[in-house]
Amino acid sequence: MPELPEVEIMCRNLARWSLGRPLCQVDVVDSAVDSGGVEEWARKARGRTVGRVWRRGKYAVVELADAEHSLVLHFRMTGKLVAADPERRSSVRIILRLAPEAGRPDCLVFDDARRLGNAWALATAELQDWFETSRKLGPEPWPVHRPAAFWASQLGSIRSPIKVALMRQDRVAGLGNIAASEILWRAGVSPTRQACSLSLEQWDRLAAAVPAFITDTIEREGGDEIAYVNSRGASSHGNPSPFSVYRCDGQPCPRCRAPIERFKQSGRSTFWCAACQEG
DNA sequence: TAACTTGTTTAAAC
DNA sequence: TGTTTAAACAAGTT
Repeated sequence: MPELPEVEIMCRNLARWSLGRPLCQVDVVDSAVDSGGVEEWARKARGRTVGRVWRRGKYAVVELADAEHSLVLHFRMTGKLVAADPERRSSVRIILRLAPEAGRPDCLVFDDARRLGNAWALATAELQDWFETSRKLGPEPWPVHRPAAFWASQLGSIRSPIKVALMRQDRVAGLGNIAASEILWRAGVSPTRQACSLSLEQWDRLAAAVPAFITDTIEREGGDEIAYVNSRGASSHGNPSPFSVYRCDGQPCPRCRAPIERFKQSGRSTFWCAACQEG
């Protein structure tokens, strides 16, 4: 499930693989991925050089050095951007073919098993406004450090549980269901607490937990292909779960050994330790 | 087979 | 009006 850390990794990989290289062809294999302008952009992209690659919330942006429009990707549940042979992938949606270069892959694939992801081609100059106005994204929680006052200001008026508030993309962009549970566990705050009821000390711990979680996750999952968690809670590379509470229900809390519990909030699974996350 | 998975959008409720 | 919740949706896995 690509949340902020995974999208950050994909952007870094994409830059590492493609920055400064001309595109020799772009194939929109599945036209349903196109939420606006992508097929036309693909026709014009031939010969253009990949410029800046950056992230906003859970979106990835690919700029071209000498084109007015950029490619914007959203991965939803199963989307990912990988360096791979498209023939060996079962659910290819877009292929970026680069001019061959020694030491770097020629093919970058937007692979998306459940085909829920989206792509847009948009004027680069209007992207910031598009994210803010059209996609209604709040400010970034990372890498700039956000103090307790920021969190209190963005979320402190919300009456929903803090777990639900953390996932509000219009208040803070990029945190999803996994991040929300993990951050609250690190901060020692109960997911059931109303966001508007948190103490200054709790906002402070939350402010510290967010960059800690994001940085740790990027370090742990960084690599050529994102080590997505599968349904068993173990990563796709066969490693044990990289998370402290997410999908760890029934297992002992890494901090206090009490069993991790699971329940639903707004239709989403929440994982937490009732013993050491204060209500 | 039905339940579960996610972020987003839309509709309904508060 | 603004806020919050619920349902629907995509489609594949368990």
